[in-house]
Amino acid sequence: MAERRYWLVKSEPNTYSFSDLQREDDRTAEWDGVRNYQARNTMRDDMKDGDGVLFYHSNVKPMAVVGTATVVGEGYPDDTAWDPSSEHPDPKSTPDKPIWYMVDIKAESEFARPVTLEEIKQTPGLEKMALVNRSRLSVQPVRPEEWRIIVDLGSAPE
DNA sequence: GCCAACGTTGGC
DNA sequence: GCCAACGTTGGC
Repeated sequence: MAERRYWLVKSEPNTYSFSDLQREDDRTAEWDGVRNYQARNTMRDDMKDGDGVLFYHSNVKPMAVVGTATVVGEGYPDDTAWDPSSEHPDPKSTPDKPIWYMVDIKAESEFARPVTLEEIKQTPGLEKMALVNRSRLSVQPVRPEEWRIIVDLGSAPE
């Protein structure tokens, strides 16, 4: 059994929120529609069954990590790419030669309180996070110690 | 709503 | 293969 790794995914809650994920059948959804190569590589190659995922709400107040999720299975082709009616169609991607990949994620637990971007920026040990430095990457790695700090903050009543 | 940062596209 | 133009993300 490989060592458990950790990730962070971003979503605009107006489009898809952590509550939406919690309401899914089996609290699980396909993380589709990602059209960035680095994020694609992460989902295709690196995310493994059972890995931990921080769920971040972008573009809203408060911008914050709001809960945790778990990777279910491994990366597989994003079939919304060749669906012309999907949100992010890409005619260059086909079932024979898929370009884009996705994973399934399952809602784990909602934080007792959101861990805001502002707080993350101020917390020692989190200054190297991609969330702070590479703000546009929508699927990104999280170091084990960063995971621990954020989950602790989210669990604490304050 | 603005706009800086940054990833992608396409002409050369 | 460079790089200017373009489009998108996402914090403010």
